[in-house]
Amino acid sequence: MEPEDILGQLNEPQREAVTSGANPVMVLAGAGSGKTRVLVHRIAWLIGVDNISPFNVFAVTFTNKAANEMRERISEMLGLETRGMWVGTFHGLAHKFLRLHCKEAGLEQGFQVLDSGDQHRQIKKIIKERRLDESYYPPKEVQWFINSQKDLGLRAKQVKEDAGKKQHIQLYRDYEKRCARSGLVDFGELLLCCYETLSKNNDLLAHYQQRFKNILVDEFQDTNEIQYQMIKLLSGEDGAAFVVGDDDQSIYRWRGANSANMSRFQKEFVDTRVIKMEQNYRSTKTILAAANAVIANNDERLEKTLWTSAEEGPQIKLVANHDEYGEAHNIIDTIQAKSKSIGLNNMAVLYRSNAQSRVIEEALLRQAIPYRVYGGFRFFDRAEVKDALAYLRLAVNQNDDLAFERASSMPPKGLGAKTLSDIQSFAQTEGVSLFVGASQLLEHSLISGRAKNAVRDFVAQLQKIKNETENKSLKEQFETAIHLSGLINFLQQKKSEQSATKIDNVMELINAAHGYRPLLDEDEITPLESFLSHAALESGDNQASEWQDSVQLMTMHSAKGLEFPLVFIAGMEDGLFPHQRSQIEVGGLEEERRLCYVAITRSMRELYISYANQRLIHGLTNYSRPSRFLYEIPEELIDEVSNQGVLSGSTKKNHKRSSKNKSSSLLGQRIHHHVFGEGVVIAIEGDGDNTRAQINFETEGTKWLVLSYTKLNLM
DNA sequence: ATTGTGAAGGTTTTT
DNA sequence: CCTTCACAAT
Repeated sequence: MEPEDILGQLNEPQREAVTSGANPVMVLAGAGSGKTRVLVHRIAWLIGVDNISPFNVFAVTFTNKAANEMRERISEMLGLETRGMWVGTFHGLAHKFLRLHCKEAGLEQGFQVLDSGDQHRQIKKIIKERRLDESYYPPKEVQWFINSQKDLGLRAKQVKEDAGKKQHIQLYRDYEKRCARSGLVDFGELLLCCYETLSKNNDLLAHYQQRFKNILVDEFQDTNEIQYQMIKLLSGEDGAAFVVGDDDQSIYRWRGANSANMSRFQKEFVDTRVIKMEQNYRSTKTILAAANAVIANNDERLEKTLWTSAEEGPQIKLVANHDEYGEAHNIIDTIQAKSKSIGLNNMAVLYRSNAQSRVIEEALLRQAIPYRVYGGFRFFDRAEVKDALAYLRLAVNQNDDLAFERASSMPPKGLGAKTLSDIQSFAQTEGVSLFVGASQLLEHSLISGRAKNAVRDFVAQLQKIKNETENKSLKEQFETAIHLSGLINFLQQKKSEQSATKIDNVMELINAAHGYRPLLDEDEITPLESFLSHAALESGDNQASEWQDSVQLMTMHSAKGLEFPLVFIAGMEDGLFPHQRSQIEVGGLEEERRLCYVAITRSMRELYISYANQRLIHGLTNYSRPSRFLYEIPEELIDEVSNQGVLSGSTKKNHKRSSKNKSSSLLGQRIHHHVFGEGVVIAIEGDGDNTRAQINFETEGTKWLVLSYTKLNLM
């Protein structure tokens, strides 16, 4: 490949980044400045011009969608020259590593990846076993605790003992033990275990440091502690990593992401070359001006000014609606009006939370407009799909306790809660898995009567599934296991409408298996193992029509890295966006503002923003004001129209605009405060009956208690 | 042992 | 609003 083929369409800073030598490089790149492009072109440069083997390239990013796109674009440029290259998400690559080195990592061959639902169930059970009160130790909170410790790279024994944390740490310890015994690995564990294995094993580390001389990281602002450490470890002494990021687009703080990693990189990697890419090639002047104005309200940003030479473009349309149905109709009307000229594929509807998609989907369905939802309800999270997968997981690894438990009760086979708990306590005292425990119980005739028959049949059934799925194609394995599980028979007998859908879903699973192709260089593990891991790591695209012209629906989070000529941002209301919860988290509002920045900058040309005066949330009517972020957009960029809704007034000259609306101001909500001794209490009026929250913190001798209370309901 | 009922509780974003 | 859970009835 000729240098000009690669550099042809690039601007100066982009070229500089693509061709830079082996020094550590940090590209500070604004939205739409060609971040991913630079990354892909750099890989092409390394391989095509510098003659580096794909074998030496390690390219990592954050979400599956971004990773897929990167992979696609690389092979578009390089064709088949990508063999041996590691491209994927942090979790995906860590998983790959652990499959290759499960022995060194102390994991069993057929270890399974735990998704967050599984993890939640597991933790819940452990809390029960400890006889702790779930209302005092909510599983969600414990789960959050464990995950954030893992994100920080801390094992239970490494967590600093803190008076309030004792029980949590104990639960973490229990959970670790349980996962180890059952061969289960959660998301955080993938990273942590990978990191530990590398740092404990010098030969292995040396090998990979030698191999991955070229490490590239996209969306670097979203790395968390353990990910940062992993990059640092892998890049070794010379630390020649190439990272790309934009601190203004850091939106995963709640998951441990720390955008300070960007400034940290400059310090800790010797002689880091910083390249700024500030020209935006994506959006019109209007869009960019709006985005810049919003993000300007955040403090502590890295120095960077985004500009464009593009045309002014149309104003941003702001639509006031009465309720969410009106909003959906309005969006669909616009979609229909524009579908001919723009094309459905080029339009995206973005929203803050997945639940918002329902109303919009219904409206699209009614008008028979094809659409595609990303994320949200996960195919692999459905109960019947998990049931079916449990049998396949057991075919791979009979010690998978979670799967054992699931399979034992579905379909019902006379093995109920009582018998299961007998097996569990036996297995626990013996320190073995449920499957082994059940087999031993049988062997030593420790159970009798009906239970004995049920357990014997079940163990035999699992053995049979294991035997009969050996050496078969993936599709046959699925057919066999599902057939032998008796799930379909059971569902057929029920003959309800729901069970018909469930059967469809299970059948769809077989189709998915049939169409499944493991990634090129994944031949080190069996296709079945690969499929099962992907089921946990990816949301599962159940919507077949990937190439059909269709409107794209997704959360603002999933939209990061994508661009569309026409973008709708729906549900622009205080409480929804910025989300209520963000208002009581320190720094929460700033993160929401970055998310808003991300959302606006997805648009290349046309942007429709809408809000509703009222909206049904969890069955209750919620009244809300237009999002405060709207008032941060210069009014001349906005054209506000009403669709039977009350206008925000953000374009009216006389309206008092809160343009200096900083994160501390809570629009219209009553705030009370009281100072006493060394403390301050601040009470904020909530606007729903479930707004109850409080935070404590200390600043230089002053204790703060901020709490929200419920407005009296006089209706 | 399984199934059905009603009450209670939890609601952001993703790997 | 939807899911999960506890308990009663089969």
